[in-house]
Amino acid sequence: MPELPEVETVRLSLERLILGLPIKRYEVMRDDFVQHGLAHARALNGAVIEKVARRGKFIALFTSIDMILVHHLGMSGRMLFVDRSATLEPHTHIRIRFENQPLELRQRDPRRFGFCAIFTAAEFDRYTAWSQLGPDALEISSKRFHLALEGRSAPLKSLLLNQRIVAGLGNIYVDEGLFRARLHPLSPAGMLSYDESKRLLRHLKQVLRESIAAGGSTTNDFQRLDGRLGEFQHAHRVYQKHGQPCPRCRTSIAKIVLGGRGTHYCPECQELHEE
DNA sequence: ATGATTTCCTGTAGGC
DNA sequence: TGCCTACAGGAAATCA
Repeated sequence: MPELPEVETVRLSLERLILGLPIKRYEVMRDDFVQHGLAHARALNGAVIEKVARRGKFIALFTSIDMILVHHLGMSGRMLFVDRSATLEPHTHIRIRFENQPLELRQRDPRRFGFCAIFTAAEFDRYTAWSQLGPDALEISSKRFHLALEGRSAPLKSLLLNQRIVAGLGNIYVDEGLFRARLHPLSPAGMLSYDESKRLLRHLKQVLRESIAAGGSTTNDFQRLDGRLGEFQHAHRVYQKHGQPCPRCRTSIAKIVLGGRGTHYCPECQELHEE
């Protein structure tokens, strides 16, 4: 499940591989995978990729014409940069071919929770999924972070997963960050002191940075553009480690369901804030 | 406005 | 061993 570190891993590769390349053909293999702007696809010929941006888990490719490409990897999404003649794997929904370039960019997504979208600049300005995103988890200040949690009664984990509060965190890194900060996922978010929210943000940013350095986590599907897997799954301390001993105190890691998400934590190290 | 719940989708882990 | 069910979850929609 691509979260901020996996998406950033993809962004870094895209920047290295397709920046400056003119699009030769934007091929849609499955129309309903295009969330917006299907009709713009043909207008992309000749557009040069000028900027590869990321906000939260969204990637935006800004081009030399009045067109912006948005990609989201959802749960099982993968971007691959492979030879045009390479076997077309199942669930490949988008192929982007470039001028004078034997490799093409493909987006695969068996579960189709991901999508792509094509916007003019004016349309992009009205794209609320992007504009209403909170600050990126790596960028947000501790002051603003604390303000976002203040007065909220929802479980800490639920707010951290809310992309309008802070963008980029998903199930893996919320569980890992809460464990490192020794905070309970069910604690009401508003009960954190400033010191606690500062500590939490510091650990969240730290685990995100470590994962980016490791090329992200491959739990099921994630691949890098060249097909390599991420390495950070080996450094997970609680995510999907239920029943195993806590690396800090040896207590058995617990698993509960919170908002439909598997939630892993140490019942000993991560104390619940009482009302 | 907030918080909780449901929906989408398919590969596969795990149980019998 | 092999089949079948249940589970995995990001984000938008829906409901209280």
